Amino acid sequence: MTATTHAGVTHPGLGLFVRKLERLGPLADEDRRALEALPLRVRRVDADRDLVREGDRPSHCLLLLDGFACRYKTLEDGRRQIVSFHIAGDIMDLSGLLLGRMDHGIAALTPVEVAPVPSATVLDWVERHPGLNRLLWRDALIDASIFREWVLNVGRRSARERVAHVVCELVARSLSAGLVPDYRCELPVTRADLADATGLTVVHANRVVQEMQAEGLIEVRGRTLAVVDWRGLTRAAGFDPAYLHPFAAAA
Amino acid sequence: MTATTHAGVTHPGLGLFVRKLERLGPLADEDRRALEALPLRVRRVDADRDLVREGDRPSHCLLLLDGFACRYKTLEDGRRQIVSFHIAGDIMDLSGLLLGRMDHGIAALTPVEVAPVPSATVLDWVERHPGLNRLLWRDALIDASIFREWVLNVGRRSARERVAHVVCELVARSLSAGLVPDYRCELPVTRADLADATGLTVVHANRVVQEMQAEGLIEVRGRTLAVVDWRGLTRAAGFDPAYLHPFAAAA
DNA sequence: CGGAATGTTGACCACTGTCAAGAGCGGTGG
DNA sequence: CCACCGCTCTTGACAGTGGTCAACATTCCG
Repeated sequence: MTATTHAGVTHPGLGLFVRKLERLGPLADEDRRALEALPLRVRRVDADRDLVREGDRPSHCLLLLDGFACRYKTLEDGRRQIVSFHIAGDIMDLSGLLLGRMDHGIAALTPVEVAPVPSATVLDWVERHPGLNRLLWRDALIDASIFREWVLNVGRRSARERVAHVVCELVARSLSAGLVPDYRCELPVTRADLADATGLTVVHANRVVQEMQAEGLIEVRGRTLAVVDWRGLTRAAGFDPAYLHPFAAAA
Repeated sequence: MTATTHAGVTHPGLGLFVRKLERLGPLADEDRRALEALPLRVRRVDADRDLVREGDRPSHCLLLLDGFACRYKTLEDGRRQIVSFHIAGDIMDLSGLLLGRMDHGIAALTPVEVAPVPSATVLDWVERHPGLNRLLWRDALIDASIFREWVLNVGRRSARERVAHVVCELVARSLSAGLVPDYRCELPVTRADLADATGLTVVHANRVVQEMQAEGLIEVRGRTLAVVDWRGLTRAAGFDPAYLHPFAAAA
């Protein structure tokens, strides 16, 4: 099974999205109702499949209801770079919608549930709901801030710092979204994902992971990574969550 | 002289900004008037000075009227990464405005002229001018697209490709903004800037520049770089302007 | 004219990539 | 339930791109 569609009434993922926006500023009742009125058509997709392909001209954007996804870009010869991770509650391709053409692909890292949000709905949010417009602006600008941090990460940090930083970000975001109970959570990233996110090779990404495991910072569990020593990890990464903006809790 | 302020009526830089937005979609007369009504207070700043500092809580955002600027981030120990370049006609820190806190700095690469746009004005554009809102959304999303390309650039391209790519982008953007007559234009980037934009050291960035000059792709002229062989340069970079979105002319 | 910042070059080094082989794991079918 | 197959992960040996250090040449300005 690659993708099933079934009519849904409401989905906890929608609540995550609403709460995410609420963390960015006050949400009027009327605006909340507009969001909750969204008719959810849930699509399930297996891990490692594309949700959207580079070059697509999407007619809707995707709300990630459950699971993990990433955006990536590739070069002619196959070199691949993950440019961001996404967790439940994220909307993922406003850009494709307003710019017409996807300049990157989106792939599922785990089995995911996504809901397509029609173009018209997004435009309605942005043009007829100033409150939502404002919150979506903030969301998009935070997205951009994260990209900037990634440019820094990949451009100026060592392999070790990069890996640690990517892990820290994912944990901090999951935590602030309320998706996990504490820092000792599991992350569904393979070595290959880690390599593509950090601009390293799989082999070297793995060396770093082994080393950090030996030091007791993280623990490898199959396709999964768990944080063991959060403080140590943030120190190894030079992680400062300020770039995530919504007063990201961390310590 | 570090920064002078003088009341201006109108400035060609404002026209560049308006034309930039027009390239992103139709601009209603009323919206154009709203833009042109902007009371310009021009501020001149020398090369290599900060326009905005990381951590600032800006009360206005900056319209770059003339010259070149960049946004950058730094690590504790001083490692520095340029995350984008800006040319006349760009607005540069919507993010600081809507998010409250600058997660990056902005510096002048050449002597520049900037105009502070008050927070209230930007909010007016975004909340009371749906047409402008739409165009500014596109502009912000293109910004984000460029960041993604930079993550790819720094993460997966070789030193040579990176340098070439950064140069190609700057030329393509200058050209599409009508700032330069053709591809054989001058770019005001020092080796240090190039290094910080590509995640290389000054020494290695310089090696690459020398090599590309020897091959007749570019020409070094003091603090300045000029493109000699555009096609060759785009080939060396693997440059595809699709990520710049507004049907960026190139060939 | 002089001093400082920037650019240039060379020698050497190391972080990360490449290649390759083997181990572990999970899924599938007999 | 077991055997097999394919993927991902691991590890080691070796290579190379790009970093470091250091000296010297320029250019830019005051």
